[in-house]
Amino acid sequence: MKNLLTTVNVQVCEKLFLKDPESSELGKRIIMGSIEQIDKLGFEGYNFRKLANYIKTTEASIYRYFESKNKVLLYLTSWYWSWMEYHLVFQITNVKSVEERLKRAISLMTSIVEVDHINPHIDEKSLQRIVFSESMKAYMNKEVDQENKEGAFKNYKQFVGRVSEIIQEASPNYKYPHMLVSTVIEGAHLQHHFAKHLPSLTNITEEENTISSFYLQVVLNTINNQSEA
Amino acid sequence: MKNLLTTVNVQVCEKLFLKDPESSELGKRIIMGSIEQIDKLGFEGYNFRKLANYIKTTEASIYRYFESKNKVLLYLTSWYWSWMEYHLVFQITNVKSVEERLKRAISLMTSIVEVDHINPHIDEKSLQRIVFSESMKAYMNKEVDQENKEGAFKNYKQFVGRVSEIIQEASPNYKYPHMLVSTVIEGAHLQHHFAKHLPSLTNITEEENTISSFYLQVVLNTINNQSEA
DNA sequence: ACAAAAGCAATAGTACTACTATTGCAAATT
DNA sequence: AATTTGCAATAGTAGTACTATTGCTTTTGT
Repeated sequence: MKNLLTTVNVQVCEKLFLKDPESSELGKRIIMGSIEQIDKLGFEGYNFRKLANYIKTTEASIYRYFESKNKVLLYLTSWYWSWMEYHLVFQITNVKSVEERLKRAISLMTSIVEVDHINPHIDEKSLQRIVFSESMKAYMNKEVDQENKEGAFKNYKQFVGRVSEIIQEASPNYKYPHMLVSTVIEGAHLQHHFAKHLPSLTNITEEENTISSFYLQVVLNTINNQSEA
Repeated sequence: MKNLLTTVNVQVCEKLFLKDPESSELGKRIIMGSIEQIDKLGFEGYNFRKLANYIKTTEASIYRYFESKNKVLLYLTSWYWSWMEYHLVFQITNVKSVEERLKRAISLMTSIVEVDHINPHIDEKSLQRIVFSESMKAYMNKEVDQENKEGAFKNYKQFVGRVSEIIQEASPNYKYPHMLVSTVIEGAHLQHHFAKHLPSLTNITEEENTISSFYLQVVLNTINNQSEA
């Protein structure tokens, strides 16, 4: 397993881009600039003209790398989930207690990330804000089936699958591990958003990590006590 | 309470429209046509030109009623939550057992609606599909604070508040009722979407009401067993 | 070493979407 | 009967997503 850690790297499906943005300077500027602009303007406010101006290139050059701005969002979210899986594997390796592994996974899914600079052109905190606020737009649309065929959600599904395995190990009879994991992930994203903009839909208190505590309690009680279904 | 039932009607904040669509034939056609078009084309594919053509009027006439297509979405979701509150009140009135009231509320939040035609120009099943798939786009954007000030989410917050009160009654010490309710609502919407398009993120089985059973179990175990937080 | 080929970004566009300014007509009011 | 008010229709503009073509630079084969 340890060997994996050094070799596993962030891998994004090739169908999401026309030319790999990791393969050139301009490509990296497109990624870095897109993260900054989407974070600042929102996905609706972000477009290739503003981006081109921002990173001092042209729209047409950007279209050499990405077919559309939607593909950029899919690329960024895939990158995020690949990076998250890397962290998950790293954090649970050599931890024998399944409860502890589960707690770490929930914490990872529900907390604000710590920055590490695996790739210097990616600001992980900005990227996480984008995933929290914009990623659902990547699959809540009429193109979802086509995008799914092209592997756009492979990394996300793989991450959900890994956490589901931990749940299955912790509670072998539990019937809905994938539903529980996707509920926690998307719920946590939403709660972070509500905490900022619609606080009456949450119960955020003074204490740190309210969201993590909440979901930790939800998961542990749900899988350990299936009598009331 | 019974008296409320006959008088409470679907009430949408006046700031969401320029002219009340209930006040004229054209207004009702705008609502009916918007529901059909958004359901069919998705919110991105929906626009006022197609709508105008569809309901045999002009774009400019539609702009007399709604400032933008975003406001139409806000209007429709507000209408939905107002209508849902009406149903909630109706279903829990005179039910003494708090467990039973909570079960009915969870069922209401997580199931496909039964059609009733309170307003003949609104197809509730289509509207629910829209709320499931598109409503999050109404608050996951940079205008959320402004829209919130204008009361765009009042009906939603009020519905969440009502269900939270039931939870508080069922479990007076539980600390996160609003988080739990918004998690269930948005989670259920997402699971319905995943069931259709990304089934590997769910565990939908042959049995009916998997989603309702799942969230019922989550809620009951979470509020009755707070030891593990 | 040098010509051919391939890959790159820049320019200049098109098609379409969201939204607005203005006008003419009809109903209501005085 | 004249004036006001409210309605929808016409004809636009600004801005967004995306494309076709060109010219320059780097790589490749002999």
